[in-house]
Amino acid sequence: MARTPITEPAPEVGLDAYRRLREGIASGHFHPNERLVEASVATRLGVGRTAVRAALVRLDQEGLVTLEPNRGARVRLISDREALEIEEVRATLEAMLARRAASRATPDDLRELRQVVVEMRQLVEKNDSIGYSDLNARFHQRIWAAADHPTASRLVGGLKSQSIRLQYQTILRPGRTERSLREHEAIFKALKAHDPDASESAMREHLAEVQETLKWAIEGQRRAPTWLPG
Amino acid sequence: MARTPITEPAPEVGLDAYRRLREGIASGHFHPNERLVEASVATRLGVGRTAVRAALVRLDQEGLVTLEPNRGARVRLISDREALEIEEVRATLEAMLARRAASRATPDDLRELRQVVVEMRQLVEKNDSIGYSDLNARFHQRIWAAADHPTASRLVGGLKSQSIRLQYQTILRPGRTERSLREHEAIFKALKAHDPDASESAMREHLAEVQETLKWAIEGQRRAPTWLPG
DNA sequence: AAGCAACGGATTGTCGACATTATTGGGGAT
DNA sequence: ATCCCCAATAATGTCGACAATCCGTTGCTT
Repeated sequence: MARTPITEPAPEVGLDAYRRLREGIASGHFHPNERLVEASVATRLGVGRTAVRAALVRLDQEGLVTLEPNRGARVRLISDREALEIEEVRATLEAMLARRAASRATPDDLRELRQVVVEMRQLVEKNDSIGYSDLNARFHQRIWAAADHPTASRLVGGLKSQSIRLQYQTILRPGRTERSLREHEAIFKALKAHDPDASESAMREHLAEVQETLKWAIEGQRRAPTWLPG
Repeated sequence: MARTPITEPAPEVGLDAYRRLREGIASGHFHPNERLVEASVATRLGVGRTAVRAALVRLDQEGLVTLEPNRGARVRLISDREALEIEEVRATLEAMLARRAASRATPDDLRELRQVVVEMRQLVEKNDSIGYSDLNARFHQRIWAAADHPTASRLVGGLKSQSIRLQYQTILRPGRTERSLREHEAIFKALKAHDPDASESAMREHLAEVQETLKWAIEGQRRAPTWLPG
């Protein structure tokens, strides 16, 4: 049976504006709570206001911006509580995906995952947290692909894009990357053994750690808040 | 702490058209694969084409409609496989919500749930499957509310709207309602005892049964297909 | 000085017109 | 009879203009 390709969240019409605006938000180019004036965004992106409107509606439905009648769009600010909720849901779904992936992972999947782990180890030795973060995303995405479950993958992908802003702060915890590496190794080992129970619980433990780190980061920023430009 | 209200999927701008079109699709007024011509829908709903476009973009992002460039919108046909995937994700998330609800359910929540179960029992005796289905929705929604987890509730709600078309066929299985009633009673009992493990596993078992019934229904319609106009 | 009302700029919401693109149907050539 | 090309039609995509709304400001009143 051919593996179903991971479907994008079906952006077909306002495609260009949608993608670029989304990227701009995810990359932090637009700050949380920043107003997104249709005309400005349109000229900046070099498209018409119509396309921007369509993109904003999409992003609103997706949860990356809030759209209020007659009051325009703002980059949505994810509250601390919501960030934790997102991480919790992500953990639940990814645990399910890991279980499925255990029985379905192809040799190609395992090869790729091993490769990612190897590279991770190198980056940890070099203290390259940014690169590690990229590999982390690749690792998880490969598991989604192996699980062959487009519906769950789509949902998890959407959640990830919402919480991406906080992602960077969680790496800064001392000793986090080393620990994270060990967790990824454990997940890989369980997948390689095609052991559903072990894979699910390894993933669950990993994401529980991520949740803990996120709580730590939130506490930290509460003590030393970086003020938002108004 | 005040319980967070269950947020709608944030329809603020194309609100009226979006809701009515959504309702029309969910209620089966528009059939799967049916083309949704903007002008026709606009006149039928008594709104402008602009509002319809916004609504279609929303529904596309939500998964109820597919939108292809220059080729318009169609009511999205959920494949059998996808229906099962949706049910699987729903089971995962609702199990998580049930666990949370176990420790957070207020006396009000429990009173309402008991009331629903009582009414369910009466309807089963009267063989009122339609009414039972409504109560079923009420039961689950009350658990989502008790879990106080807006993020997960929103996702589950979105999934439900996608698979609503198949909902009706699953009730028709002989003896299903009686069994379903017992499962709901088990869930209620576990919640009342504030037992997270028992609540989660009761919910998990219940939804595993629903999945089985769905498979049965799919097999059934494969043997006696109702042909789609179009 | 404080409160209030009207005003003006800025931005969103909506409509109509037109360009662009798919689709359908017919006619002619092989 | 079949295939291919081209016109006709229908529907979507985009733009511009105008109306409706919001928000900050100014000036008046008490």
